[in-house]
Amino acid sequence: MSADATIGDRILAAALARARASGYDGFSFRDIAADVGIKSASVHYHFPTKADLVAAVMDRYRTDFLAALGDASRLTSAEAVERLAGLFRAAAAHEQACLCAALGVTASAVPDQVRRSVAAFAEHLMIWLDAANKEDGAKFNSSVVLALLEGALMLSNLKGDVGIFDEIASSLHTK
Amino acid sequence: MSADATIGDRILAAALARARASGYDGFSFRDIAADVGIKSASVHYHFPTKADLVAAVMDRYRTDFLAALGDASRLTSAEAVERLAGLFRAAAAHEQACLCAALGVTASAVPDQVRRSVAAFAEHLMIWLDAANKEDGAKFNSSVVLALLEGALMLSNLKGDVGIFDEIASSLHTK
DNA sequence: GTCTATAATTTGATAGAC
DNA sequence: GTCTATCAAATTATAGAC
Repeated sequence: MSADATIGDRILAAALARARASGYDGFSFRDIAADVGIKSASVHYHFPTKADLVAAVMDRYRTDFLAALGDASRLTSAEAVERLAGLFRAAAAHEQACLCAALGVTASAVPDQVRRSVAAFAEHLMIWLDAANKEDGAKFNSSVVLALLEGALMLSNLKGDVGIFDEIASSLHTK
Repeated sequence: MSADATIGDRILAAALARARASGYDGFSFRDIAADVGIKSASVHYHFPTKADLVAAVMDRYRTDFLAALGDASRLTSAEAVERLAGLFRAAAAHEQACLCAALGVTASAVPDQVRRSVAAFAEHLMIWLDAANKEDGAKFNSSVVLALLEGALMLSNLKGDVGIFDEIASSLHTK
């Protein structure tokens, strides 16, 4: 986030950090307002409801995540897995959850708008993996890779030890 | 839960269902009270604070889960993985989250008492897996198995399709 | 042990001034 | 676009009657 990010951007960034740490019900409009340095009524001006806000956060998270992954078709299967695992490892190193997991574990309890956005993230990540997978034969199952990384990040953060993530993720090398 | 379960048992059962569906911040003492048919002040009589209640729920979840798994030393590695996967699949079939994941993704945001109880669940499950693993050589890494099942359950519930769980879990057969 | 009542705070959301 | 002010409801938790 650049220094002259718009207020909308700064709200999304604050909400992202809060939602990753605490889930859908774990933060308030006033929390976000305080983080950004405005009042909660101003947050409502940009995002009328909490469902609007969190769905927008998830949409941006997906876009940014896919941008960081880059073009899958230029990668081998092993390189794609390696790159995806790298992004998850960075989260583990900062003891941050994946937003997909933070919202996805309570999928039945969040507004439909949010649930659809979370499901789209998982869907797009598997599409990205499959795009790389086509190039050199079906070396792995994309849903298996994603499940392993989501589980590894959760357990790593729970224990507070990125070594747990590394131990689990290393199994991806010998699949 | 039997028909003549104590009030404490019924509170724990209601809180378990709520916490699995919505996470730590997604339910209230009044929700639990309404589920059980009492008043919120009575819930506080049995469990003074929310941290007390949720930690007790997690402790019982661990105990019940390990009881359902049974004696690990009588199982081969493959049988142990199969049995553990079966319990996770039952949750997926009912679109229920694992309480470990529901509370673990927000590990940094729950009271320490709760976080420790959640971490103990993961720890004991890996110990159980390792107990079976000793009998016939190190066939698998217990943290890899647990991470895969936690991720598979989350993604399966997110999509609302137990077939997702089965697809991911089938990778455990050919490890 | 369960209740009524309530305290003290927080929640998502809105009205209207500037 | 941001603010003050406010609403109606919900939150965790406690005091005290029964």
